[in-house]
Amino acid sequence: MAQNSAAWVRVVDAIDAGKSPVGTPVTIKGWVRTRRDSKAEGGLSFVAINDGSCFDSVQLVVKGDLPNYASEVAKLSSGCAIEAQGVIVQNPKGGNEVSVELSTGGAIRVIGWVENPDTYPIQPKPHSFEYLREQAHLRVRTNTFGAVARVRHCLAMAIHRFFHERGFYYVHTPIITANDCEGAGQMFRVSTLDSMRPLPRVAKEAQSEEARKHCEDLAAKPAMPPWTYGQVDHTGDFFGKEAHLTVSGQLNVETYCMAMSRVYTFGPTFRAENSNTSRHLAEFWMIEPEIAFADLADDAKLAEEMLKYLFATVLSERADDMKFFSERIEKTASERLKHIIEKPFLRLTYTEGVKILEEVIAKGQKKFEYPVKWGIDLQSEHERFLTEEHFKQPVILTNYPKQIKAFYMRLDDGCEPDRQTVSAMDILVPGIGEIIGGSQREERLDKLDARLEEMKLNKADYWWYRDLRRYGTTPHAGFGLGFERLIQFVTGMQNIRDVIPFPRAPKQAEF
RNA sequence: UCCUCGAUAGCUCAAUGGUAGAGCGGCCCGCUGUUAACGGGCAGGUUGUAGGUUCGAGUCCUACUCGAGGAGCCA
Repeated sequence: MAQNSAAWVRVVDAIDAGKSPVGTPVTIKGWVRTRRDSKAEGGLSFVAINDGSCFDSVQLVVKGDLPNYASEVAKLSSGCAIEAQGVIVQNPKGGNEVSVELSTGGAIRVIGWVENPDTYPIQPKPHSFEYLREQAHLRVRTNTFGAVARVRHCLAMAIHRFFHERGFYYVHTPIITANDCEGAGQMFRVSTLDSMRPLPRVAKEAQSEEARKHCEDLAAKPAMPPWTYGQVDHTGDFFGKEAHLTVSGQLNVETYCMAMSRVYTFGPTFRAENSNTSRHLAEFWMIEPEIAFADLADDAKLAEEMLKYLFATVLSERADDMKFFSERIEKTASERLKHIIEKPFLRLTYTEGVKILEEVIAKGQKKFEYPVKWGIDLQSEHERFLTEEHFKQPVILTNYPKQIKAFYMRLDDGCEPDRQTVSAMDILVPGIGEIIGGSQREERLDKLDARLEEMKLNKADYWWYRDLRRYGTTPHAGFGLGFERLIQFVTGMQNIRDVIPFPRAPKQAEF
């Protein structure tokens, strides 16, 4: 058999009896997971090799008659990159499992050795996620992170497919923004000014009152050199004004929605908040669809259909990885997704949610650290109670008080004067809390302007956003889905830093 | 940023203020068509950093750095 010309097959195809029946000559390339030796039959080694194409590794059965058996095969350790040529065989005891047998005529070639097996960071034993986070360049070689990477890919593809099949257009909204109007949240500055030299300062009389006060406070500190005084002049900066990394593509994607009807963005988003939690990143990916001629109910329906589509896809396409997550990470991972797909999401207004919380508190069934009162935002503990304990399923909370929501959310019609609400929704899921936040947008210019004024925002800064309401405005709605939170929910991974290849968080940008 | 806890061998963790240990991993030997392999042996340490208390500090005190869980902010 001309094994030297055997086709290179990925492990996923090598272990698939339909594609590689017993007797098929194959070439396998990948990285060694484990090696076990036997002295039987004059030397025999079992080498598990993985190439990331699926969860499972394929076992090479390497016989002692290979010319480099003693010199190389017997010295293989975890992490070595190798190429092997052999024939698919049935495992004697292994049920449906197959191996690739390498004996006379077969070959094994070491492509890359591990220079010191004792200090190779990924040892064939359980490692803590905290430790692996410090080895982010190597951690994808483990079962868990390989599985996360494949699920992440599967979900990303499924998101594009879901929207594409429904006539949505994928819009690339900008990463850099010079709008100072994307809403609350600390932003990262983008600048070409030379921070090693004194930065240019604007004239004192040209400074805003807020900036002047801030600078005076700074200059009052004893160690402050005088040239640091005053507001920075960005007219000489790359964009001629202050620029930042985007915190949301929503405002931009609304413009495309007002011409293409159904659009979505899927891209990186940045928050400079000093958040140190298992649910926050400084750089994360967000999916933001926007639909025209639509209201909040349409928005909620879209979000529910999307989540169910994604869960069904990952269960069928990544059954191998989901089996692993259910066995080793979160016992209910697969069952929970199946359960969610079958039942309609519960819809509940904020007002009804508050009522339920007040009732359980009054009956003494549940104690919370923070008080519940109509008009104040729900705390994590309240949201978690509703979705995890009270309903035990995903909940869509809608129609929040306007004072706790963003300016662009549509004011509900027919509210009591002291209980005005907006057409906002949060989708809460067990274990994660808020996974989606969305709203119907305010399409009426007079109402939008009134909100801008109420929130002391500068109308001029929003000139192009307001233009959308002046030229052919329509009801429209959209939401934001945190991609990493979605992956957390699907896999059961506890920390968001373990579902993105190279997490960015305060004091964390090593890789 | 706030609260709580933590940092000791390659990894996970022990060690009353008094000579730093174990398991796993690594290497060597034995056994075995093995698959979380098994049995025996060997190597491996400036106890996160900088100070302080003490005859003596892994242990007590102070500051800092980094990490974890929770909170806030949110996706």
